[in-house]
Amino acid sequence: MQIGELARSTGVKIETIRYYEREQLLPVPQRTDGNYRLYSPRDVEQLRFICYCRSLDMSLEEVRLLIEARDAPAGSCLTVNALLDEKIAEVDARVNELHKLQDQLRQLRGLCQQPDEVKTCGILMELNRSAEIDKAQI
Amino acid sequence: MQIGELARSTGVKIETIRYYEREQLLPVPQRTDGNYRLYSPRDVEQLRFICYCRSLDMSLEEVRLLIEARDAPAGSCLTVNALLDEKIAEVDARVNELHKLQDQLRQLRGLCQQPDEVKTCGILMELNRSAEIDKAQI
DNA sequence: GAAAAGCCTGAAGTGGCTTCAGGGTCAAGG
DNA sequence: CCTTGACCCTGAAGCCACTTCAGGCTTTTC
Repeated sequence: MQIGELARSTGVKIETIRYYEREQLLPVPQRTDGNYRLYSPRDVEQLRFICYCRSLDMSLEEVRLLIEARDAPAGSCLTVNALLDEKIAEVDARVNELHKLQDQLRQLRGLCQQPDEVKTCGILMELNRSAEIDKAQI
Repeated sequence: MQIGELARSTGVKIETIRYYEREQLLPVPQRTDGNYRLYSPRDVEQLRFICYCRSLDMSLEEVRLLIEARDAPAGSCLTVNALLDEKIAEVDARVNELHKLQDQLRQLRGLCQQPDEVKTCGILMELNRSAEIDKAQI
């Protein structure tokens, strides 16, 4: 299977596949006489594994760790648990941040319902005012 | 006011201040005889404005737009409204994504309560299985 | 007069790719 | 046999928002 077919069958761009190879997330593939990469079904699985981990917001470094853990024949999965716990905490924290951000943005947006002149725009006035307040706080 | 004091009074790193200058978000400051940057209270405000926008998850490009709008003496604030609406939509979408992610991560984490051997770890089994399923779907 | 604190510049590194320039390979059609 | 087009190759640079680094100048303090 050449790189184009692998790309089509996984939805991963060719350039990204080559990038993963450079980053050693995918093994160095065989080559044809014409120097084209040749992939095995094993490689397809590995790439899907990477994709799934990425869809769970793992960094490539974390994916590397998971691959390592998976391939360790009798290692403990403590690392895997720790990694997931950390990731869950990260996502929770980010969600909280974004909720606050939603409130702030909606409140700000409410300050200018009608398109008006900049100098009387509630949003810009508030942006300037908030900068002032930040100053007072420090 | 030298760059160090500006940094201390805003909580922005010196390097970041210089970066904002290169990116033309801050005006080119005056210099002392010894070639040190000299900032005015106006510059402090501008930097705070940038910080506040960044805290609302605006990109530097968006901050640039806001500064432009703010400084246009009689422009309309339609741009500002549009920018905020877009940002709100972005944040909402991201929050939805992260909620789904939270579910997935927690479910995955539930598969391995006790640290065990990798080969029987529910998490790794599930990660491999999910990769398989993705394959079937395409 | 020497050390320490503060400042300067330009370049490179971060992550996770994407894009680009400039090629080589291979099958099908004329 | 030659050309066209699809496919593939490499290495380098670009993206964002910074951060870090190397190497050197200025100012203050003892």
